[in-house]
Order: sequence, then C-alpha cells, then structure tokens
Amino acid sequence: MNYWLMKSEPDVFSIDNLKTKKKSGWDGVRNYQARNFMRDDMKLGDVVLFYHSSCEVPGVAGLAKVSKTSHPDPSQFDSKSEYYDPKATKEAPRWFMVEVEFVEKFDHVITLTEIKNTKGLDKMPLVQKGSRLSINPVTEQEFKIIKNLV
DNA sequence: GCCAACGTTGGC
DNA sequence: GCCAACGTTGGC
Repeated sequence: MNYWLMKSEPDVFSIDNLKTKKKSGWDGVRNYQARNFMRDDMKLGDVVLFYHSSCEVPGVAGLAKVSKTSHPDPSQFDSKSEYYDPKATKEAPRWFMVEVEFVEKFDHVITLTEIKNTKGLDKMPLVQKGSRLSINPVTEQEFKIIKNLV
C-alpha cells in the first residue's frame, strides 16, 4: 500500500465537500507528472493525505483513500468545462483520474508551518522551494509522523 | 530541438 | 496582490 498527498483548493473542493459526497473523481489535473501518478501508480486502497492549498491555513485537512483506480477524466471532453481539452479524444484520452473516498477529517489542520517545523518531514516535496506538483508520493515514515501530529 | 514568452501554482 | 518557480507553447 502506498501513501499520497493530494492538493485541493478548499474554495473549489474541500475535505468537507468530500465528506458530504463520500466519493469523488479527482478531476481537473492537467499536469503530466501528477497524471502519471494517478494513471500508473495509485492503487486501490492507497491512502491519501488531503491537503488544502491556496487558502488561509494551508495544510493537511484529513484522509481519503483510493476507491477507484485510473480512468479517463470526463471533464476533458466537456467543452463547457474549464478543464476541457480540445486535443483529447475518447479514443485517445489525455487525462486520467482516480476516485477517492472520504476517510476522516482531522480535528485540526496539520499546517504547512507545522510540517516545515517537524523533523523527518523536511524531505517532503511539499516543503521544497518551488515545488508545485499537486500530487506527491508520501513515505510510510512521513505518513506516520503526520498522523502523530493529529 | 532550442528558447523566449506566457500561463499557472501557491505561499506570503 | 505580489512574485518566484516551474510547466507549456509555439516560432524558428
């Protein structure tokens, strides 16, 4: 089993939204590296750290798990969607997503500041300067350390 | 294939 | 809103 960190802007889609919906396709990813993680590496039951970005208190807000593995992101075919990609076809989809299922919302957000100040988490891409990737692998060690911060 | 221009991310 | 860092695009 693998661990991941997935970023979402809470104004767009938050841990509360996932809690309400129970399950959601992780659509809208338009970065090849992030896509490849979803398409090639994310397995059923993998644990996801749900990270809130571009908001007042950036940090890990809760947990989700992969409930369906890679399949084409339908928003790429939808000309009315902001995620529409005219170069994608049903025969040759360009963008893939997984579906995630709500697991838990933390009592308090594990803030980016806290993560930066915690020993053993300094290798996370999240805290590297200039790292913007919206999906990142997390080691078991890092996951355990973060869980201990909850 | 290079690289300048442009767009996006995301913390602050 | 600013801006550094990075990714993508497209002309050549």
